Amino acid sequence: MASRSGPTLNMIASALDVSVATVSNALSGKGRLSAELTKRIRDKADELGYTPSQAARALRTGRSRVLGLVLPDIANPLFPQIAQAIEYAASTAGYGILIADSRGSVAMQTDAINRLIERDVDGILIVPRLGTRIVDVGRPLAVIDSPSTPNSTVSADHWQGGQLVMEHLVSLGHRHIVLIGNNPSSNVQNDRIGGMRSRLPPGGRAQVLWIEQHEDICGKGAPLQLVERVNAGATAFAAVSDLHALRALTELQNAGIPVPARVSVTGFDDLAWSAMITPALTSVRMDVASIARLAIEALLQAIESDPPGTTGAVTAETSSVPMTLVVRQTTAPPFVPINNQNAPEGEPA
Amino acid sequence: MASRSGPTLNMIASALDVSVATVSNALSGKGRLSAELTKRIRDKADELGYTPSQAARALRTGRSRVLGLVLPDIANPLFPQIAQAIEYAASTAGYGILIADSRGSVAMQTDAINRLIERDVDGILIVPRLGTRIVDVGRPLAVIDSPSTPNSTVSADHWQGGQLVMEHLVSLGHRHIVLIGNNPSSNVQNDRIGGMRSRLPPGGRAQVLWIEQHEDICGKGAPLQLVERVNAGATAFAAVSDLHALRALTELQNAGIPVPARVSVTGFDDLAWSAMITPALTSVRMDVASIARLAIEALLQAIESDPPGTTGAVTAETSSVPMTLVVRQTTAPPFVPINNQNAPEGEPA
DNA sequence: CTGAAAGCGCTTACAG
DNA sequence: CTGAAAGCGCTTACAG
Repeated sequence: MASRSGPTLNMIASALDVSVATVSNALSGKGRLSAELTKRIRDKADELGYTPSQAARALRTGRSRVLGLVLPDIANPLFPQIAQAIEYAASTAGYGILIADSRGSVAMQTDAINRLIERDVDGILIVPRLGTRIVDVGRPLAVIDSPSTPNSTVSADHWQGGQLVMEHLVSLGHRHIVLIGNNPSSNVQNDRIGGMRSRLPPGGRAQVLWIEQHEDICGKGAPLQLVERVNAGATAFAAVSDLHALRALTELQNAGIPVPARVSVTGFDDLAWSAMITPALTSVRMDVASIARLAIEALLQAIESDPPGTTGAVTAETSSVPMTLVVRQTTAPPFVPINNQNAPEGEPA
Repeated sequence: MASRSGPTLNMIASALDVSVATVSNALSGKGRLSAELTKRIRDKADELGYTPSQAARALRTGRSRVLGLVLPDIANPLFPQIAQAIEYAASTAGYGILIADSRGSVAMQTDAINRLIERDVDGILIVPRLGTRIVDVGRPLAVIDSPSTPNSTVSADHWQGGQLVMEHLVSLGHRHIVLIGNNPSSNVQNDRIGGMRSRLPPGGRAQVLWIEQHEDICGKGAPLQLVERVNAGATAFAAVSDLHALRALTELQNAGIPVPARVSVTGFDDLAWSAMITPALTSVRMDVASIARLAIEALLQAIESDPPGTTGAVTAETSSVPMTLVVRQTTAPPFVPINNQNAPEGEPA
């Protein structure tokens, strides 16, 4: 009953009058066969367009060669980048990616994980919901978040990214900077803000403006009252995300404050539209390809070292990947006494 | 070798001294067993935390209960919404979603499809790349694009969405409108533009501004020269995507043209940040949940009617789902003689 | 109403 | 160097 569409090992075997075991070995390169037979078998397999049955292989080996990817509220526009990079890294390694969305709540995150496990994934990649600590899912696990997250496996070095931003703003001459975030309990945001602060020169001011706290990253709502900040002397707005930067930018422009002539705006994550708007946003990019590759590597290692059927341990080593600054606004603050427009080295105070 | 982590039918069977066949029947409700035995078996299964082996089931039945989702260049921010809705609809129906990204080229789209087929997906959902016509992938297929796309299965009614936008602008008193798109060969964009045009009253002007054509939806590049259009009398900019609307909005603001006091800007797709910027964007939303549900339904029907192993036919019936207008800018054009601010019914010309 | 048996397609010791 | 055989966990006729 219920036969497959494609040819099977059996069909190759009988076409060549050899055993299935021999065909299997030839294709996998495991038993040592004569080079001649191996070639004949491989040619026949190609000719027939043989594809191994994942189901049979999985049943036999106890491994599905499928990984689960659990993402938090998908409203976060970073999702596509990560999903794309993970899918690429996984398929390069011969694995498929089953997605599961944990939108809404921590409970749904648990559901998502369970759904994946029921589908026999070999391991799970997760970008955890805020404040969640994923401990043991009974399967090898890789956590992608921030270096500050307990048992994180891989992440961007958000702190260092923050340093890049502040160094850049300071080199332009900015000394009074408003940092914008929306969630004081997000490790990612705190790392970015911490990094920025750590590079503020003596005498500089950097106050954090926490916009209203929403579960999802894009809080709608009351204006941020940025004009007051400008009047108070702020010359730069450094947001922890391009989303917040966009919100700040449009609000400033709407209030008639020219950007970047009067104030600069920077963000994080270099989202799809960041280069496209006017003015384009200076931003900091994570190396999603490397993060994905490292996450997959760590996960596969955990999978391959644990015998199937074992309750896999959480992978232990944490690595953090440097971020890159993408400069698109290079205007110096207008009222700081500096000599030239382009990034003076000195400290004009 | 390579046993599973969880309990098997066999373990339940021997714990209860019945046969595996009986356990299988009890759990699936297929053979008719005594209510009493059925209950005992189910309780035992729950107690042991039984999860069926997908691999074994797939091998036996010839169905993996996994669907593939192929997405075009993921730079399109609509992706998360769709992926989320599809994943939800699929998991409700007991299916998993394996993702494959066709970023870059048509060749990669083919690769993506092949990767999914090699993983034995039961069917494929695809948002095709521009200009691609997916004909036969040897597996049931559902195409999500525009009603104008040949063999589309489900899509939003982009034409009707365009009508909503134009009706709204016209009701506010706008008569000179610039339509913004970036790809004249996109069915989606053409439908939206066609719909908008179809509702332009006699005497109204609606010229299309095609911004430079990129594979990906967010073309960076030269300014759009919108100020000239404003000087020429345009009072509204209606883009085929929030992305283009954002680009227009920031460019106008940057040029010192107040939005929406002087001109209005509308988009499409109601992206995450559309409500958050200043001013918020009037937009048109697709009902992704319904689209996903219909796509999954059509696909599952095709899967269930074709015996496994058959080259599944492309599903035939096309349905299109109405879009919804989300009004966020209600300012009438300043120099059109109208009586009140809020959407006069007459035609002030 | 319940069970014995075959078989889905593969891989892996093991024997020849 | 190659093959016969067992078995992964399930489902489905079929027999009792």
